[in-house]
Amino acid sequence: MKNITIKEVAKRLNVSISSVSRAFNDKYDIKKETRDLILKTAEEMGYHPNPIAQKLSQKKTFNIGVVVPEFVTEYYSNIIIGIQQVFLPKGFQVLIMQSDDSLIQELKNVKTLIHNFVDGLIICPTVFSENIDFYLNQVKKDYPIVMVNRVKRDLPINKVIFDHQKWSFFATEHLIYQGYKKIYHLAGNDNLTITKERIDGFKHAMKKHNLSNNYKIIETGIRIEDGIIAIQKLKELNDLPDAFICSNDLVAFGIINYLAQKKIRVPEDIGVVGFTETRMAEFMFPKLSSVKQPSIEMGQTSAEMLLRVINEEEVSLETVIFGGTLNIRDSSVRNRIEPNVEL
Amino acid sequence: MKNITIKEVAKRLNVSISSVSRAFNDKYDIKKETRDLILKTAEEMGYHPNPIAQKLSQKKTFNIGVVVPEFVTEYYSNIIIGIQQVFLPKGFQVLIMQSDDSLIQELKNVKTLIHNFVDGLIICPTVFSENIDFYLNQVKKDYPIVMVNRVKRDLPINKVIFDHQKWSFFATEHLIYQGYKKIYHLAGNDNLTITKERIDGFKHAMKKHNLSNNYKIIETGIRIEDGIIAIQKLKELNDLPDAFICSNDLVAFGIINYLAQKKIRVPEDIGVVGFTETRMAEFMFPKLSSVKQPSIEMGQTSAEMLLRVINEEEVSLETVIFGGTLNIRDSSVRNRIEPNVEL
DNA sequence: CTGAAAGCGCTAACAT
DNA sequence: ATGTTAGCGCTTTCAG
Repeated sequence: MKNITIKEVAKRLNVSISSVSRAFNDKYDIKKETRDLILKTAEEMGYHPNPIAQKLSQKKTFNIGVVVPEFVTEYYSNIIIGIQQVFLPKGFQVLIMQSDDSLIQELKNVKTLIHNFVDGLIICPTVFSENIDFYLNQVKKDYPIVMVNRVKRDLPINKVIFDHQKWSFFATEHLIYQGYKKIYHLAGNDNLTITKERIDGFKHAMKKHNLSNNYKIIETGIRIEDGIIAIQKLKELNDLPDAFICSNDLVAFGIINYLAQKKIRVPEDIGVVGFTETRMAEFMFPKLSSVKQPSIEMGQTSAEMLLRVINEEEVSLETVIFGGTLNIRDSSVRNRIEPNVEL
Repeated sequence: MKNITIKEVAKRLNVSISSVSRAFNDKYDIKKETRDLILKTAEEMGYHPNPIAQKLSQKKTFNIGVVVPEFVTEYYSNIIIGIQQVFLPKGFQVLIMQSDDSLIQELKNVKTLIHNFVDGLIICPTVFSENIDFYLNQVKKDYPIVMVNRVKRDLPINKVIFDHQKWSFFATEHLIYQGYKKIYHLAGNDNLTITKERIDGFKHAMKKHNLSNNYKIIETGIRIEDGIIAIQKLKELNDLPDAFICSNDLVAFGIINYLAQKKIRVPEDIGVVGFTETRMAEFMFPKLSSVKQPSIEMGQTSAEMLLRVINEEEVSLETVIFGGTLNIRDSSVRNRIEPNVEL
């Protein structure tokens, strides 16, 4: 597994190694013919510049680090895909680590990546937490960091987020337009800012339509079983609402399946809306209405932002807030005529 | 973002840089006290060895490359998780690339990784193909490669595979024991060796139970829609079987949902079994019987194998064949008494 | 336009 | 047990 080096190429052509280097970087003065000859010969010899050596002398690693809570759900996989789409063509390598939804692991990952001298970091935090202080501190030291998703709107850090409040509002209002009046919000983890934002949007919509006394907010979780547990409890208490707006599609899936077993009809008896749409939505029975987040685009945008931060001289502070799409399907439609959702 | 170097640590303590290096690698002779002092001071100064420089002088990159067809399904995400569990603690970085189910992209990815001098490669090929020749050639040049999943059993390369034939056989036999007689196999892509192996197992079971004239094998695909399209066609032809054994859980999900819409009961009228179990199986209605592959373990094993290949002097040729679990749930059970599946 | 040479931060022989 | 020094393969300044 011996590799050809710049020296060997130089020797073969009786030129200096600088010339070979120039040929490969072509930002330096070099005669066109010699460059072409060098490139051709190098090609023949199967030479490729050793990226490790390049990195050492350039003082840049051309590695960027990505930390996500997990990547077994589509959402973060898509974010990673978006990030790679931007960075790989630019010659950057993308090191991916997962925190397993653990704050401690997240901090470990970030530190590992920093010690490996990545040129920058994209962090999808597991929850809003004291880790943030560490990240802010790094930013103060000019370490390029972009955060994605679960980040407070007003945090002074470069970030890409989704407008949870607005789209929670839209989803709720959609249910109201469909004639559902008693609506329960099965919310995610209380510690998450996105949970709070969604609750705000939900309450706002209920209030706007004078249904403030007609709702409940139940901290539920984000797994299928969480949805099932929540609705079981409600059923036992004989406290089923007209409609559910769920923390995600998995929870909605749990609800729909439970209701099917109990022979309660969706959407006739109870309406259901998911969030952070997954491919499953389209294929449930009934098909699930859900809020789609442009996850790949969010990944791309965060990558472009990081690239800017890495290359820029002055410090900037950007926040990009994405909107999404409310995909109305069967699980929440019993009234075909509804005012258009204003986007 | 200036980093502290070994030199600065050395100067501060009036020792040589070799001593500092020794302290950090502690395989060299060094007095315990000086080592501790150096480590302590380094810690205070916030020094970490620059991995790029280490790599350059050690002629090893401590990077390994992983190429998967995609990672939006759980299967490959889990394989990646398993790989990381082995490599990260050993100080290796895991570079992940996806081929988007394209042979061309796969080859590109592999070449990119090789040119980046990864110490070894784990390839989950998209289909069996002419790329294989390239890989075999690399192996001949002593390039450490391990292949996972879609690989021919007898290919002379290090590999980790699943015994598709056997578990397809078990799944089929299970359906037969449940009294289903006319069984259709909705198979994956014809080009895949795993498809052929599963077909073999399927046929074998049907033959063993004298049902050789009672089956069909239909190339279907691996997405939910593929399942729906396939069953729609069968329904139009009025050619529904007693049971389906599907290429994966997504296809099975499509089948179950279609049948629900048509008010055809599962498992009473038609039985359904999936493959490569996903978390969804547990939560479908009815719950889906499926063959679980130990994907995380397969990832770990491939990583350990690669580590061995990287470190070993002599060339070895290993193949690990994994078995799985047939998780029998509701979608295929109408007869509670069934001979135990022999494992 | 090209070559020589310093240096990136570290490891590992080789001295002492 | 510790220091000196020659690389690792490349980029980039400086001479010419």
